Amino acid sequence: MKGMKDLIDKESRVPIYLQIEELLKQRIYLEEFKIGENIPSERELSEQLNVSRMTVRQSITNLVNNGLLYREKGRGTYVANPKLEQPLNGLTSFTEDMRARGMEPSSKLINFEKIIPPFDIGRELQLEEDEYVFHVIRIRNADLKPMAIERTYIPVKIFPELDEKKIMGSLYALIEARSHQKIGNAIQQMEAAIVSKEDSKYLQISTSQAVLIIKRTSFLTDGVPFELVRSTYRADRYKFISEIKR
Amino acid sequence: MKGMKDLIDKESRVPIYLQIEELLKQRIYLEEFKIGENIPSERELSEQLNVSRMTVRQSITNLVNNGLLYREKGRGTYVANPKLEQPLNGLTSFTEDMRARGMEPSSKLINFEKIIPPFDIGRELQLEEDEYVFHVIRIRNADLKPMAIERTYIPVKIFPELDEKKIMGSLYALIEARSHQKIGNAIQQMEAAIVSKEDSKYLQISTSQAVLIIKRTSFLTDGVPFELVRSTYRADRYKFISEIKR
DNA sequence: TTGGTATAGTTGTCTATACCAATTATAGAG
DNA sequence: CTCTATAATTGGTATAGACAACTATACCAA
Repeated sequence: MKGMKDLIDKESRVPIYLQIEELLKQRIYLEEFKIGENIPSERELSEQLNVSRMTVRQSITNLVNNGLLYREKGRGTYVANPKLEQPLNGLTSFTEDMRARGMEPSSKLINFEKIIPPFDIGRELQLEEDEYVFHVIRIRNADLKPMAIERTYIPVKIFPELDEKKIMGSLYALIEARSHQKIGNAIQQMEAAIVSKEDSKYLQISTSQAVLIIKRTSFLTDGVPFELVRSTYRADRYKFISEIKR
Repeated sequence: MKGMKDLIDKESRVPIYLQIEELLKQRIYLEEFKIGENIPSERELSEQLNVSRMTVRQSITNLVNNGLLYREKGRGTYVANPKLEQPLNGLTSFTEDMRARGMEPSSKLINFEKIIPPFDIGRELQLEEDEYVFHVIRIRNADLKPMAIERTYIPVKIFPELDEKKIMGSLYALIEARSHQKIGNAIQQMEAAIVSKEDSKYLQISTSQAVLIIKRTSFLTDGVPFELVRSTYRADRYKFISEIKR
């Protein structure tokens, strides 16, 4: 295993622990490290790569948190079994979601207006009584057929200059730049229902069909909510996949 | 702030970094540290508590991962906004879930048998062609009224001595002891549907009502699947809540 | 007022070392 | 051969210190 340390560039602007993560991920993917087998010990890796053990440990900790590895005290660190279906957890946008499912997304803007939100929406967005929100309604298509109808609420104070054009692009980058905050966590609620008469037209399904309703509230890293999306999916076309991590 | 270091017991069997986590969580909860304000810097805390900075860092990193704090390079570490509704993410059992919702859970065993699973179930559990699974059907009540019908599949090889009595207790502890592995992550699929004729009886709802179907596959830390649960919830009583973490 | 610079304080990364706790390998006794 | 005590190996916890990257402020000069 000579020359292993050449794999790490200590002068690089990318942190060593990230380089090590990439290295390990590659070797797992190439099945150099096989499922269920243990990878080299932390001490071994630190010698081979000529970095300190604590740095190797940081890399491994991240991969353990990502579910690629698991540790057993006194035994070693092992490659975990890959999941059959990749969870679509991290995804937030309809576009990403559909692409990951191998379908071509498209959208049609139905409505864009500035309103005082319904009470429950205002409460979830932690707004004052008389605060305005943008209300956006869009039909979301996958492979040109309706998949969902999406109603989005964004506080005006978060992004006052929002308009019909900006809404079509990548909002998140704009919001991050404007608020000097990054997009943080989100909370989702999911329920089943019978489609409403109005939505059945938009979704092009008959009444008395089932729909999956997903309500997602997204937060900036400081915990301020900046978006609430209520999506109504055709149950015959859409299944939601997520992962529970321990 | 004299005597701060007495808050940490270095002789304790519980790691210092966990003690610090508790300390910080308490102070956040008691609003000694207010939302949006920065907590003392890592160096300050390490001096006050008489521990090394890296140990303080480990504690804070965990709280950041849990969403209680967020860091900004060059500025400090801040208290995040608490979420309005606590996600029920970590929960796996119906019992826990209902208790967390303030309802009283109960169950009725409908069926317990050993079968060769349907193809798709066997595939998800990564079984060979002729491998048996236990098949358990239970009605799940909340406050004495039907909430869901739950169909569970457990590979016989994972837990051969499973029987109708053991299924009522805490399976997970038994499985962990028997497999020398801990319970790891899980993958969930969620979809909406119209209730089947059979399930409508169990759930005591009329036909053509909506139900939320949750299919969860659970894995041991080494990635081996050990359980598949297919739950059909009454849409009029149940809403699923989860969190997306970044 | 504007722009630059020095400075102090913050988190981010990294090293080197030490000891603890759990597990496994090994040598030796019977 | 089996059992047992010991040693070696592994991940877990903790320390001390160093430098980098970034932020906020104060101050000075144009």
